[in-house]
Amino acid sequence: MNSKSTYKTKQREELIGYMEKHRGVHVTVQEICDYFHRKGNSIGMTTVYRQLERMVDEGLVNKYIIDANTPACFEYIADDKDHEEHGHDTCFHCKCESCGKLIHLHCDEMEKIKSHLLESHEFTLDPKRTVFYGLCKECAKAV
Amino acid sequence: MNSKSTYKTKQREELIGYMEKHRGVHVTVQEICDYFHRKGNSIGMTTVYRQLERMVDEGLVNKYIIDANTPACFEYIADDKDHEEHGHDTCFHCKCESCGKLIHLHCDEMEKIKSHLLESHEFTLDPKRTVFYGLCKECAKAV
DNA sequence: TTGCGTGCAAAGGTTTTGCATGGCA
DNA sequence: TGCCATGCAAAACCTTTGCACGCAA
Repeated sequence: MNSKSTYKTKQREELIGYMEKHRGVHVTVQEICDYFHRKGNSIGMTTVYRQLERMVDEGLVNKYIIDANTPACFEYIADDKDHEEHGHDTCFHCKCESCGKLIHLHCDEMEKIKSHLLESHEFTLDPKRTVFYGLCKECAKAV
Repeated sequence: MNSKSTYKTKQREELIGYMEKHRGVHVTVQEICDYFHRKGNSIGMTTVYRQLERMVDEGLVNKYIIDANTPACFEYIADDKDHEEHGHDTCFHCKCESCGKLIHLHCDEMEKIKSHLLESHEFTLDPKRTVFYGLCKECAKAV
């Protein structure tokens, strides 16, 4: 999206490498830092936050905001075959109100919802920011 | 929903009164506390959080989570004429990420989404607690 | 009297900022 | 060299928890 001029630093390169390798997976800043710490070449959490924010602006990465005390998760989406085939709008999240579990789903239905909202309600849906609340399979049974 | 036995305390009564009076408006915990502080009868922030959480469980109030560093906002929904006329599963909200406007919608599509999530993903959607994020008509034009 | 509600203070969690240092171009 | 990136520490922010006290039933 925005074309901020950026340097190619070691951290940025490794971060992009990590995100590419974890395509389709939702990772948190903490998980990223832990990984590089175990590998021996640590990256500061601040840097990860700032680089990911930049990548979101650049359209390389999606950010999912869950909750106040739940870490946001990030997903690499650039040059994604699934995303290209179906568009970027097939991914969405369901959060269980009971057990707190977050469920990641890919489904073409989300595109239908988006189309419907646009055509019938003139609202441009941003699926990556939208979380469906309800009950997961297990908790629904328990009730 | 849940039938937690609760006491009728002064704080709870006043809080419910405040929420009823602000039907259709989205208020934050801070705003509520400030209001009562100005009025002279302060209510602790902790109490407001806990009572609102309870009201959400009871289905009296909706909670909207916006962002990590943005306070959640709450809305009174009990005995809502709109909700009664259309049933509880056709009502949903869209929030504009740009101007912050909240749009109330009634549409049978929400019931289809609910059915789809249940049948295809075994997730029991709670439409009352779900907010669609995106861009309203005006802000979409501006971009 | 019993047990839940209240509210202060403190902690818990994520995210951002200040600032000195380091590295890219 | 000039400027941006880095990363530590600390702050900022919302929210939750511990605990003693108070109040409803």
